[in-house]
Amino acid sequence: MRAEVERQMAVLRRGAVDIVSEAELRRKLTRSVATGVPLRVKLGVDPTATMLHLGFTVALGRLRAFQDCGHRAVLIIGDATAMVGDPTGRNATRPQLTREVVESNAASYLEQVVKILDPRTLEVRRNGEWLASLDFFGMIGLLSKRTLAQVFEREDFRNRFRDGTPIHLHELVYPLLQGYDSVVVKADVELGGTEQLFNLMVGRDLQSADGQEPQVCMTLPLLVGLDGSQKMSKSYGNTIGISDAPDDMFGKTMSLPDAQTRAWFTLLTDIPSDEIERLCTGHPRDAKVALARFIVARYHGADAADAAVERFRRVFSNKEVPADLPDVVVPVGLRRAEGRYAVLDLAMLLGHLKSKSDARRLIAQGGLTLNGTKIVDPAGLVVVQTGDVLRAGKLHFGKLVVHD
RNA sequence: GGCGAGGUACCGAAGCGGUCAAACGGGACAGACUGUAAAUCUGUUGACUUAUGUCUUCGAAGGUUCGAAUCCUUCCCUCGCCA
Repeated sequence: MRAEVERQMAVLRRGAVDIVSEAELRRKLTRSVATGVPLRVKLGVDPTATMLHLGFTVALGRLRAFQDCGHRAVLIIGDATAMVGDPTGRNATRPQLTREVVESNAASYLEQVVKILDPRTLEVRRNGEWLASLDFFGMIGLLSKRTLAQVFEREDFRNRFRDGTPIHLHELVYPLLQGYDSVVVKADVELGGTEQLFNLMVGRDLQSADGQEPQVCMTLPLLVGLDGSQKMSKSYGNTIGISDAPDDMFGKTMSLPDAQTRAWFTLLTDIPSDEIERLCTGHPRDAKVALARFIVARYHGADAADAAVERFRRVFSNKEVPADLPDVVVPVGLRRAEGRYAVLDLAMLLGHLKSKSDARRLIAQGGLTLNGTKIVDPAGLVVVQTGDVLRAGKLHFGKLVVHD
């Protein structure tokens, strides 16, 4: 039994930054193993976006690890708190979301979450269930549990106050609501990113005040995004979505700065640490290939992962034209005299350019090629036929489909 | 309620009557070099049927002027100090 507890400890705390406290966690695990009663492990996600990205999966993955150790995952969909907006890690107020947006986000979250969590031991709760019915008196009761001094224990509030950035009163409530969730679901453990420590600790306090055994708080490092410096976040545009296409997912992973490879291995995979060590001391490119393959395989299966590796080698390592290009239908209406087409019009068909001026710039900079030949004149007209390959920059390809 | 400061392009920040589509920095994008890494160098970064052209942008609306991001009026918003 002792061995089982230690095994779980080792798996569960991998890469964790804070565990408040390890002794309590061990005690809870020991009791669970002895009695067969699973721990209730809480993770809250606010449905503020539609796409889950790898940053979210760090905590989800850990939640899964708890499930694999026989515990129960309690996933809180913060439909109510999403409308408050977690101020954590922000130097500005979050935009408040509308009811409808939150609802549709929540639905798409759930669809994606099951790619990671085991539905058999998953309990999904929406905090609107209890927060929506928290009346004025309940709210006052909750507010009376915290002091201003406690609010200012938090660095970002201190900084914003000092810098004169507005702090809205409803933001102060957020941690209390999150903590209240823990009371309601009787969490044994709550997971979160490092920026969540403050909020998680509030849950402990509220549980104690309620006469419950306080939850263990475990924080995991924030996953650094593709820019290699900031945390992965939609607002920084440095994400990989778990619904991204296999090739896209693979390619993006390959563009991760080397320095982050080890962190990604630790946080996103369950590859044993000595194996990670071995990979990371080899050629950085090969390590990333292994990483990218793992990630793609997790969300799209091993076959898709192998195909992605293959394609990547062909297209980027050997600079060949990929075999499975998306078709780009050239509208007949674009045809000019003598069956020719303006290169600008064609470039726009690839779909990622903001404007024709944008396309013009791309061409002026030599970023547009037709069948591998650089197009140099932004005002040029060309004859194209079905099967011609148009490429913009490194990433955007299209196979033209021309109707006569 | 009183007084003061401020709202400029993705962000930060200059500009304070014409030479401003708006300096500079960051970011982003493209090219070279590479391993779709880092670093470095170069270029681009409002839109339009590329035009020494037109149109829209400097919180909003009006006004003064041959001409306004720049001056005036009103309004909206933010921040601070005092009450």
